Amino acid sequence: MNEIESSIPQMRGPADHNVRDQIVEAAETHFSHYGYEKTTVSDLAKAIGFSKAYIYKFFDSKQAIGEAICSKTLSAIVAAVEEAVAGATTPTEKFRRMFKTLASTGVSLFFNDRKLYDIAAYSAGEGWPSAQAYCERIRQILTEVVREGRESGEFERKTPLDETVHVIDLVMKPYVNPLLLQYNLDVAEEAPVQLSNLVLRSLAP
Amino acid sequence: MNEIESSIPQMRGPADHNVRDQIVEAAETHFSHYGYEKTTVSDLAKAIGFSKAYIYKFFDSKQAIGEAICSKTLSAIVAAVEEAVAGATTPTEKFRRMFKTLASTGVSLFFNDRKLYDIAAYSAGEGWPSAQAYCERIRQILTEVVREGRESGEFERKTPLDETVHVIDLVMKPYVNPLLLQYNLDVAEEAPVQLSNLVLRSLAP
DNA sequence: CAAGTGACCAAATTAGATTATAGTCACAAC
DNA sequence: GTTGTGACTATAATCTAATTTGGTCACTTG
Repeated sequence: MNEIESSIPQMRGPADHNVRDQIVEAAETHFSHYGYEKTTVSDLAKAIGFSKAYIYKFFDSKQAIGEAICSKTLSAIVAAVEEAVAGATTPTEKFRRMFKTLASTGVSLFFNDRKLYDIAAYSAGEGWPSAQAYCERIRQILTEVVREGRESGEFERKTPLDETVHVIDLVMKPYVNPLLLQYNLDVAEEAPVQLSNLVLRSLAP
Repeated sequence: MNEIESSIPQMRGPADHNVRDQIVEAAETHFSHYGYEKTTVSDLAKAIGFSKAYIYKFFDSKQAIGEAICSKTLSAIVAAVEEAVAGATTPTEKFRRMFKTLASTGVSLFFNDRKLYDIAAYSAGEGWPSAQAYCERIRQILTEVVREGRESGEFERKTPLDETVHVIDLVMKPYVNPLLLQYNLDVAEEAPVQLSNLVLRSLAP
């Protein structure tokens, strides 16, 4: 399970420090139990047996801790997607699984870890780096799948790659972005299948 | 400009009554100036020179008035779409204009009549009949365009009509539904063009 | 110098008391 | 029967004071 340590969200002190990990760990359990807003920085401090002030030696703000947790949460989705893509042989199948996994993992997060989902949705709404990095990573994976499909002759090559990826990104957006996904829960299981068909038809050479 | 008098949202008294129209008129100006929440039923009563109680002879609730205004607002979008579709010759062009008009009218509502937009968004979020009827009407128009395209041989005919319409509906949803549109404002002008291309490619016979 | 904290402040949040509002009803005027 | 209302209630919105909370900093301790 690889983290999104991307873009180094505001943090202080040594990057690898036992206490930093303790904070993140405590934050993960507290946030998922009581939610981001209901847990105070003092709660986290108490949980690891330090003073509140010490927390701020490692994180710039409470939001920075939130972003760290958000990154962890979203990187779990990314990991699931990467696994799904790796488990498929053809680019067509990779795309199908990518889209389906993306949506179903998101839905599952919504129902099984609502509090963490809410952080992700808020993060996406506020344009936090953690959410941006996530979207960017999804786009990278998509780009790789499309490129592979082009190279294997499965997908058309006339349209510029960026353009193709961008429009597919638009199609997937309502199921990728946690802020939007919550409004599409009713179709989130079936839509990826149908939309994959549509996209793949448009991708035919 | 044809109203969506559909599904008869909760109302009382004679359907066509001068006072009813006065209420709707007052509500339209008040809601668009001060917003739905900030205007009270008493405000509307005062505006038309009757008592608050009399309002309830014509509408079941404040929400019913809100739905009436929402229907009017959304039917303006429908009218714009119908006009755009009527102004095009080929089904392909009809679809392009339909999608583009839908999005740009919605965006324009957001920026020029924010208070009314908010009612529409709220309506969509709560699943009010006014918003449902709107979505249903859009789907009808889309169905007609697709059917015409199939009959003229411009679009493929293998896939069941319902299925095709449903998946295109999914693609347009983020720009049709006011609740979702507000999160897609940044791409709402360009996306319809690109997504139309994608949809039309997938619709090729 | 590295690890750690209590005391402090401004801004946000809560809780509780108060007011405003949606909605009803019995009743009057015509 | 139709048109219309003032008086009423329960609930939701709003205001205010008191409390919490995010965040900083000077200061120990080893």
